[in-house]
Amino acid sequence: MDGGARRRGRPAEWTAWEEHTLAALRRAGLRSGGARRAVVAHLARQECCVSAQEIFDGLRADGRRVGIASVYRALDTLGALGLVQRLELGGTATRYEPAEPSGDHHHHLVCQDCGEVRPFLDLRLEAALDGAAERSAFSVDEHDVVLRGRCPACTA
Amino acid sequence: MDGGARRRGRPAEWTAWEEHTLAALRRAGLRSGGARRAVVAHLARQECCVSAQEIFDGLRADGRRVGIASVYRALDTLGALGLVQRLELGGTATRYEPAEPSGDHHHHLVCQDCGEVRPFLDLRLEAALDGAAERSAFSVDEHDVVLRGRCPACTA
DNA sequence: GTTCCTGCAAAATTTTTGCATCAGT
DNA sequence: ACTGATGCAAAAATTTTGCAGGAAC
Repeated sequence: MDGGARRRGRPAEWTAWEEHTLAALRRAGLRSGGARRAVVAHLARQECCVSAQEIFDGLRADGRRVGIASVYRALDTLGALGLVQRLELGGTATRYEPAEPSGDHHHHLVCQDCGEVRPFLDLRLEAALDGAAERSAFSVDEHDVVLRGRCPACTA
Repeated sequence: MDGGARRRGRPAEWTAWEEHTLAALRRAGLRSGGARRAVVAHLARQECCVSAQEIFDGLRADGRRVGIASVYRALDTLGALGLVQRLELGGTATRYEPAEPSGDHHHHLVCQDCGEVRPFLDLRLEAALDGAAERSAFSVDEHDVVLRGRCPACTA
């Protein structure tokens, strides 16, 4: 779904992510020809998270002949380099989204009725997460938060 | 992986959960013979979350002849009644743990090296989560938090 | 006795791996 | 050219479904 045309977001940052990502790949000595580049370009166009299958379908719809295995491999590589974030939102499949290097950090609201996923940002929550990380015995370098409930449309 | 049986916990509350759960099942008009009861008993013995496969293996190891389908069905039923919580911690499989009716609400630290999962509790974090839920457009009734990093052993 | 539950087996999904071929550097 | 990336197909892993027999009430 989505035709890509929902342009409420911040294309500038998204494009910045794409450039940053391609540069990081090159720096890591990885080639970014065909599939990998296509996955990066597709992720850069998304507003929020997508599943591997959605990326695959999207690329096919664009006429790009990729294998789903390449999509998974690209996501794996990007994840290992910290360029994409894996999300387990409770649906059937894992979802992925660009990891912003420059603090466009956000979390997710998931509607239990219609499955809609909406990103949100909350500074007080970030502060509390940092505090909890600090007080824990672990050395924490990532966190995920998922709030589940009903979206405005489904509440009505 | 994990080899399981860390026994630091609070058996009293866990047993309370088992009784509460069996009572709730009966109240819902559900029979709790063989498999379902065995799954409840096994969950009650765990300190933290386990996967369906781990429950299955554990029951088999105890000589109980269950089918894995019954494990999934039991977990599904218990989840629908709010008696267990589903967790997506980023591993390969979904994990499940008893949902405490009386506020033993906690979140999880996951070690990215050894895979250890440790529960933690943080009241300031809970308050921040409630605040974020309040300010969101959704009507939120659940939340999950996962902090990822390195456990003390793996940091050394 | 009726109804729901269970175990087994098979199907459906999601993700990974093997391999010959192709493309980027 | 060399090396790694890709597409396809098959395999592996996880979860769901169908069904006949069995157990709970």
